[in-house]
Amino acid sequence: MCAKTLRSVHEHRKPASLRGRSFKRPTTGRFDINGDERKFKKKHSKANGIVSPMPNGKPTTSKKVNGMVNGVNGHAVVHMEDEADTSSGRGVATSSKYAAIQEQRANLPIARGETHSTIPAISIHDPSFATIGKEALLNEFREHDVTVLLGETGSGKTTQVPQYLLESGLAGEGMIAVTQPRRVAATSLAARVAAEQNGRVGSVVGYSVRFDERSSTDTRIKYLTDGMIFRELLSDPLLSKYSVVIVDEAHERSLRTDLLIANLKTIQQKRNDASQGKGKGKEKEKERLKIIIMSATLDAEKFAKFFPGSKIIYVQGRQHPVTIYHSAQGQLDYVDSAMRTFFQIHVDQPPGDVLIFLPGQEDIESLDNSIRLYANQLPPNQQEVLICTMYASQAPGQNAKVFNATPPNTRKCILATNIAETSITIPGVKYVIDTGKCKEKRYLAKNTGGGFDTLMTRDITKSSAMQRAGRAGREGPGFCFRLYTEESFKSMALSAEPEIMRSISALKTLFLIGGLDQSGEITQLGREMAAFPLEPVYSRAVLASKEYGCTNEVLTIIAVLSASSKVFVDSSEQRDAVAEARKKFKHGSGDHLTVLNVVRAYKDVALSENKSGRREWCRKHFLNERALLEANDIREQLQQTCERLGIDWKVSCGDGDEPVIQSFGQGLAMNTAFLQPDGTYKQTMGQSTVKIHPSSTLCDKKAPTIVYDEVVYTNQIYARGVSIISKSFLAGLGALKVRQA
DNA sequence: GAGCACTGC
Repeated sequence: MCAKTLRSVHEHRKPASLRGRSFKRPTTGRFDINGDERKFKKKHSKANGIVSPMPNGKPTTSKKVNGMVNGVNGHAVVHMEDEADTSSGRGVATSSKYAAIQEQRANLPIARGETHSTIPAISIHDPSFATIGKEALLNEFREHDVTVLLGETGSGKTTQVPQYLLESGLAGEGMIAVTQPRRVAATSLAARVAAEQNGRVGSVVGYSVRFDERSSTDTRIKYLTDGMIFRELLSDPLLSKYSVVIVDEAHERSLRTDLLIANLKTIQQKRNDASQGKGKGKEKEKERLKIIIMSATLDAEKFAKFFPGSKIIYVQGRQHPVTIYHSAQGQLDYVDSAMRTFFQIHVDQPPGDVLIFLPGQEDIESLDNSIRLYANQLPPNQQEVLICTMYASQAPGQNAKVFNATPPNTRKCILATNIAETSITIPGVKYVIDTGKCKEKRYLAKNTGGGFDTLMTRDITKSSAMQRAGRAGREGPGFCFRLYTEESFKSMALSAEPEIMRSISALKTLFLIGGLDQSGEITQLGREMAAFPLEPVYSRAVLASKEYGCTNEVLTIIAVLSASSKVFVDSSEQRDAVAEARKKFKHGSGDHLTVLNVVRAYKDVALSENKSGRREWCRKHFLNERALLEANDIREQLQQTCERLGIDWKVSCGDGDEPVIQSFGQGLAMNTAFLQPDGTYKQTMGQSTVKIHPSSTLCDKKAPTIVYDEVVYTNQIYARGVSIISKSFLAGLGALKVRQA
């Protein structure tokens, strides 16, 4: 019976080729899953370090990866980077605490001279590294305008290098900027470094992220998000208040980091040219700009090539050894394989939590069910299994459960998406199971039959696989089980294709909505659009709302759509209750005004209820309060932008829906479609046929003409965030269609 | 009638 139930769990999974696979229920007390297909090839059983791929494809073991074993003399491991303790930095440390912090600083690999230097364009894996210490590192910074600093997690480079530059006087009179791709990293790093400087955040060490800035005239080291430094570029194109700009996490190749690096090159040339012409000595130094690119070990030479004359320096990390196993044969059904591997660990291996990487929610739920089913049949003397799931659209409270301490005699099993790869560090993990899969959003070009975003399961990259394995070695020696062969690993791409290479399809949209003219120059409308911290299509909708007299409503809706997390929370267990709760907010015109109804209802509740009452109301209605609060912040920021541009944001259309939707139509002109006899929709500007996503309030409503926020191709091509738009509005787009042609 | 990785202003 159980086998049947399990099969049915898997039956609905894709791909279809996997259907019908069954799992034999164990007949003995011992859960023997060590069948033929489940033999792992163990690599370097006595290895002292991660098996790292060489550029030439030969795996090697790197012994020095292991900082603890090399002797940190019993000091607790201090993770100096993304997990820096935020709370410790809020106040001024006591003198004994300060002394302890300084001792920790001195013991970091970067301070102890575990750095290597090599000449540019030579592989960083070259064995002929010279070991240099802090002073030598500073000399390299002094002698080179651009330094590429490679370092593994835990090396302390992000916290220490800015302080070295400050303490040595190398930064001169100017400030040191350290850019980060994520907000939490910027704020927690500033807290940590402020504590190391025995000061408060906002004095010598500060940060700047959206909605939150802590800096003053005293501030010399500033951690900021790459988005914020772009805002600063608008008012100070040469970044003149900074003498050093450090770009951290450059290997992630985010759109903004890439653009920032490109801009920095130009800025440096301009500033260094200017400094040649005038002044001497100190004055000259003040003008010059130093750039430090910090990156994980892959991709270094690309950055070095981009900056001729730059220097590559390598810093050891502090990571415990992780033994990596590859599956002997390829696995067709990675969910099934993950389950077998989990129980193999659970039965045979010493205590320690297990982290399983899966591509998405659907697989997580499926594996959750399977493990639950079989965990109940384990003999009573076995440890309990506690399953935690973690993915972006899950309620925040549910996600937070992974941080709870594991109860006694229990093994925690965490089923997570990429969310656990970089953003979040989960304590207690000793074993990692890596399915080798992830989901990636990718723009499918028109000439290949697309013209829209796709979200597909695909193989991860080598650098992703390394990152996942590393998650097992944060607190002690760990193990990583890869559900793919070593050959598959070798054939993986080195690292993700830079975002800039797979996302930009925006030029035509900008032209269509009037942000650019025919020669590609920015228009007056485009300039106003750029003032808003929004996607251009939504900036356009705000500007249109001025004409339609509904700025108030449009700002509210856009603020919610722009929040980082979704307002509607998923719960597969309470599906009916979710549907029932959604009904209350439903607006006949579609999803945009439904969002407005949610915000209005929340505001009503906020008038009569206290904090816990509001929270309870959100929980009951399956709404994410954090998203609503963030939307409120965004709304206030948008109001300020409106005021700067002389737009009256108080103008309201009351209960009217038509003006609101038409405002969106101006921005989302590309995303309009009309009903065809077979019930699908044909795009007005594009050849594709789309369906309304089942999560939409308009699903199955057969609205004649629609406007939507986005198209995503999963199993079918779906339009999401859909509202009914008038036929006459669509007819009015005829002129745009001509422009498009 | 299906299910959605991660960021940023």
